[in-house]
Amino acid sequence: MLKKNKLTPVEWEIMEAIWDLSGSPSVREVLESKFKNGEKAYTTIQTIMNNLVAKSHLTRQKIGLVNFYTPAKPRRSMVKTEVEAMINRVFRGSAPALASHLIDEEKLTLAEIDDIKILLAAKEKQIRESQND
Amino acid sequence: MLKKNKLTPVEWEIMEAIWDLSGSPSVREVLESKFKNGEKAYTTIQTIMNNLVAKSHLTRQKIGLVNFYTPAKPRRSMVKTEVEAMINRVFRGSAPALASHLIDEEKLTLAEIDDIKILLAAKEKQIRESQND
DNA sequence: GTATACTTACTATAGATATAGTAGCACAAT
DNA sequence: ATTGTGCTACTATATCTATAGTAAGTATAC
Repeated sequence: MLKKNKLTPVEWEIMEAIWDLSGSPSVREVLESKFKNGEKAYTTIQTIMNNLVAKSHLTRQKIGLVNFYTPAKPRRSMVKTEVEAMINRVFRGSAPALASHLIDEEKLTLAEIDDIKILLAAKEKQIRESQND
Repeated sequence: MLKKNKLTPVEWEIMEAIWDLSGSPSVREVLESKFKNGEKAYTTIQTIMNNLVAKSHLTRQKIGLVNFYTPAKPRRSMVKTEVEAMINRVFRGSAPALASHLIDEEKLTLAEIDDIKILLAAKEKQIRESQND
């Protein structure tokens, strides 16, 4: 009985494949899309996907012989959970601490900085407007 | 033989305690500082710390009877590794993608946005200056 | 209509994680 | 010197992770 609901690295890999296929793929479709060259065995993918069902990250529907798997939540929402787990674990719960780390420690180009400034300005505007309601 | 060098959640907890104590604490000192109320057994902490030695995240020096543990790397540097692992796993290697997620999805106050803008401006200046050399 | 191919469900295993117990030694206190 | 306390080293165990094999069933192709 699996109880943890955090995704492991391999599970992320599989979930990414499924999100990319953007429907309800079968084991075979996941295999073909990301592991064409036998990086993993069919049954390995199958086991991981069934574990993901057990952890409620996928739902499964059998049509004829074949199981089709649907993500329980959109990627965006799982990413949020993941980022927040990291913020809690590593930045003592502070999102700005992570932001500041990114700016200090990770390589950013001037163009990327500009992009971020635009996003920040938009966010700021949005906050101000919602406060005026 | 432990071979992975990524920190598990519990290992992070212990490392945080050690960094906070900012010297070379013993098992007892870690226990007293973060697990006063018996959340974990003495020998559990001890095992985890010895695993961290095996993974080369701590070094260990025996003085008299007692082992003292020193972080192999500063917190800042381990955080960087961790953040980059997450960027690779979840944001396909793009730091700006994480930045943009933070701005879109995590709650930021106007004051925090201002702080980030100041950091960005400083970073921008620093990049421009290093380009002029 | 039997061999082939594909799928599922179940089982297996090596390694990692989280947690802690026990044996034995050294020191301090009587 | 015996007793208790604290520390280390070693061992133990349940659970999880990553990977994959096998048995058995359905469908397909001659």
